Amino acid sequence: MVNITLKDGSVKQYEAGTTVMQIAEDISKGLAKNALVGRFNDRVVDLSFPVEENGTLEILTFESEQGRDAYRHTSSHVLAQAVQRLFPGTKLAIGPAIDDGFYYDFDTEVTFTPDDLAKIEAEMEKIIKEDLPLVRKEISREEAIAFFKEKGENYKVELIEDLPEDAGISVYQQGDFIDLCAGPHVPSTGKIKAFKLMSVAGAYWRGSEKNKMLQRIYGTSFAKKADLDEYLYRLEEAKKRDHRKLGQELKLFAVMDEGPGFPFFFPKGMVLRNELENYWRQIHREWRYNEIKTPIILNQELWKRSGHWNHYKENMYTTTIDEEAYAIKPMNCPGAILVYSSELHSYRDLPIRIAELGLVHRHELSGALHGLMRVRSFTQDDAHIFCLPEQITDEIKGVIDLVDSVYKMFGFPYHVELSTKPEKYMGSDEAWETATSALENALREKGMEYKINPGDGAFYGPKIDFHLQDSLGRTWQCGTIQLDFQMPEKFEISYIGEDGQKHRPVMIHRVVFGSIERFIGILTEHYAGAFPTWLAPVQVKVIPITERQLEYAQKLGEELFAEGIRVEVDERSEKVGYKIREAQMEKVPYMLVVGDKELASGAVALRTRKEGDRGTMDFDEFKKLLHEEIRQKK
RNA sequence: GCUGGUGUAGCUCAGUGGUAGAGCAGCUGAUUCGUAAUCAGCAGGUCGUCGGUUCAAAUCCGACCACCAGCUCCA
Repeated sequence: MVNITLKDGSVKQYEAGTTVMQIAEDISKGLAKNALVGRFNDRVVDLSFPVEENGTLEILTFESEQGRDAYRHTSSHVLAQAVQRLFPGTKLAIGPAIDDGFYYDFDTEVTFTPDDLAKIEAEMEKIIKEDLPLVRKEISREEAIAFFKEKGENYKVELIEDLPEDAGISVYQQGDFIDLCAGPHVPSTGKIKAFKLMSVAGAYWRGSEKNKMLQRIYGTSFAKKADLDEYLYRLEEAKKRDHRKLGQELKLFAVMDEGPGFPFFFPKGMVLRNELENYWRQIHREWRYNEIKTPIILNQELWKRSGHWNHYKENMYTTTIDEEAYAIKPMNCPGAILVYSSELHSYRDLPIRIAELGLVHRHELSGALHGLMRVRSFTQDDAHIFCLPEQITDEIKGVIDLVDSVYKMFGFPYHVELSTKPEKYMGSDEAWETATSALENALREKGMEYKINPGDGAFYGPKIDFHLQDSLGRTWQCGTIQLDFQMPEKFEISYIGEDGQKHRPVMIHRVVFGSIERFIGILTEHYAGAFPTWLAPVQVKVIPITERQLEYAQKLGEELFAEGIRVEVDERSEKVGYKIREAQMEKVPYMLVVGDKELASGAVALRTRKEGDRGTMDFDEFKKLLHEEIRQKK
């Protein structure tokens, strides 16, 4: 007999060899029905797993992450089986569960069309109806290699060959379909209740563009049809928040054919930019930064010296001036360094924090462009901190606080990554190690949670990245803090120490918004275009009911305008409903409806974007509320 | 850059080889109205670009450009 501790803390006795499924049935019928996999002593296992020793057991359903993963992983096997039935000879690569579903990568001469997806879905339905049990088998390495070689599954063979020597190898079989897989899986294909194939796309084998491009089919699956429908509905809703769509509808910004990746900002989009920049200048003043502006075009020699020419040339635009080679800046750091070295510095002056809203240009691959999120010219809200080695941690912690306070104000959820040494890098391994652990220490001292992003650092140093989410949950790097020992060396910058000798300062590159463009993209999706009043391109719309109140409406408008409010008066001879509908669709936070009553009493009828009709209010009182809300950036 | 898809009026979209369409927006006129669309009329398109097939191309073929999804890459 073995003692099994259940999730609620109770301990039950079972005969050794009792399966997880049997225990689930013993606990409750309902649980057994919803059970997908189990967690036995922190290991996620199949329901057919026999319990041979004492331990804790949790039955996992679709409600848990591991349950969902197993469910979707099984879904991907069903997909693979369907594809191989319909397109014999298709080779299988990998097919994992992902955040919102699953995918499988295939290698075949056939190009999958959207029609094929429908056929594959139909075949998957059949496989689900057949309710084939998934059977796990552990086999030896040699057996596995021989088996998959025999089937011509060379990707699987490659995967097995790359597994560590001591790794156990398992396969899962459902009907005549056998796939290399660590598992776990749900007990049978009939467990899949609701699924949908979403799209087909290319994906390089093992993520390297040097390898063959495979065809990846994306899908998702849910425990209930209603949940799938809800997921699809939410996707549709999220698409309405797409900043590219809202940017056009609200006349904020656009990217045009004439300049792929070079965004245009319209008057209303410029209001957002300018307000953000005002805010940015205010907080940078508070955090003791000085602002500079450096040129967009600088001599190529500078870029050779900085190492950009060596490491970043493919991304740089170049030009010739008076037969001399110049480059358009892809980063602001060399310019900032020139400013730093334009005078002598004492150790007493450090840290020196110089900020720059710097317009940079980078040649990004055409396929990578994406609205404002990924462009070829953008304004970094950059700053370079020159400091003593012993000031590094405090400076980094300061930047973390600054970034955190800004993201919190907007209510952005974010996550942090520590990006380490890339393949192409500058400087010594020791310097990289020192820099990386300095960043790590700062994060630890701040008690920040972070994940390591290996090999994703800048060529001159490791970095802390702050990632924000767009409406579809895709994450974009915005803030970043990069520690750099290389540029100071390259440019031989210095400060005069207590000893009267020259010493090398450390340089920290950092951005808070990241790029103004990307940040506006995120902001637009986050607020679904309904910007808080301090950012709203139009803050107040005055709506006279008839021409009789036009003069009064204009007077109110003038008064608000004089106080710095962004106000529009809707003078058209339309019905109130029409004007309100339009103001509402433009997402104007406040509407002042004025008719004969308001004209007589000198008041306004207030309507808010969020709450609708709020009744009459004294005009001065409204102005007070409005100014206060703008001041507080609520 | 790669794989697949898409490209028709300012916007959203219909139109599969035979004279380019709708709704919204725009303009003109009427309407003066109390919280999400008043009515009527008018105007608007080298069908992404270039080339080919055909008596005839938005429609078929090719190249290129741009966009969308994903991969790769990055703020």
